[in-house]
Amino acid sequence: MKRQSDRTDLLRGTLDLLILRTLELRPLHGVAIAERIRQVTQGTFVVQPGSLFPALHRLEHEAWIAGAWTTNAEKRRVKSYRLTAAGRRHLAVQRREWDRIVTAVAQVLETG
Amino acid sequence: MKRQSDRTDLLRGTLDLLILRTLELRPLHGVAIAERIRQVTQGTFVVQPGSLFPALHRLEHEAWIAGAWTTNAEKRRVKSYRLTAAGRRHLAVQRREWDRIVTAVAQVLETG
DNA sequence: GATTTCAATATCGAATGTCTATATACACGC
DNA sequence: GCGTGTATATAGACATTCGATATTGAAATC
Repeated sequence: MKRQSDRTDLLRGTLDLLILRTLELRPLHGVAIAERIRQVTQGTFVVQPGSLFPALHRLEHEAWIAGAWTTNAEKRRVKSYRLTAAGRRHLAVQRREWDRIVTAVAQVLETG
Repeated sequence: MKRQSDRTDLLRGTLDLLILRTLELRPLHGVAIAERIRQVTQGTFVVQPGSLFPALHRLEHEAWIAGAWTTNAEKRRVKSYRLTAAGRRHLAVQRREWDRIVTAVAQVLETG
């Protein structure tokens, strides 16, 4: 994942969370997932193909998402991913974990 | 950095931010920095030596912190680190970046 | 029906950061 | 001087992300 106009990698590992959450709303194919993340974050997160596809394969391998070849509106061959039941449970775990992290960082930033 | 009872690395790269912020309050030596982070986050962040020292060297190399050998209360030889002026500026940047990330993730998690 | 075009998917190598585990340095008590 | 305990340091392994490039397949054009 890449963040607009920044290179110092303050963040890593949230990509899975973002993808799972995006698929929770509705099934999408790879490029559409990245596009939606870019739009929703107003360009803060720009997921590169080199990050996106390895992540999708990883999540599929963990059986948190399931991919199926289909065609999009333009009749192009795309691999549509949907969240599995296990993925939904994992998303809940990741959400809690993220909240925990944000809280902990806030404690460090604000305590003193 | 390691998070209590979790292995899935939802986060990476915030260690610098946490260290800089901790040193903003007052100079501390390595182990004391880790100890304070552990306490303030109530055990959520446990910084291992193998993460801590490479991070300190990295930050020192960037001239964001400056280390000086001294002795602690128990007369032990410790390397005390303080935040430099450049480090203070960098901390401000990192803080804004962190806020930006938290906002962006929240947008993904809550938009739908 | 061959070729071009284009978006979607896929892969590769490099760089980085963190982990576990182990090693070194030094002060103190004995 | 030898063990003990704490602080600092290092080594090797591993995972994730990036930039760049390759592959695939359908449609369009000729």
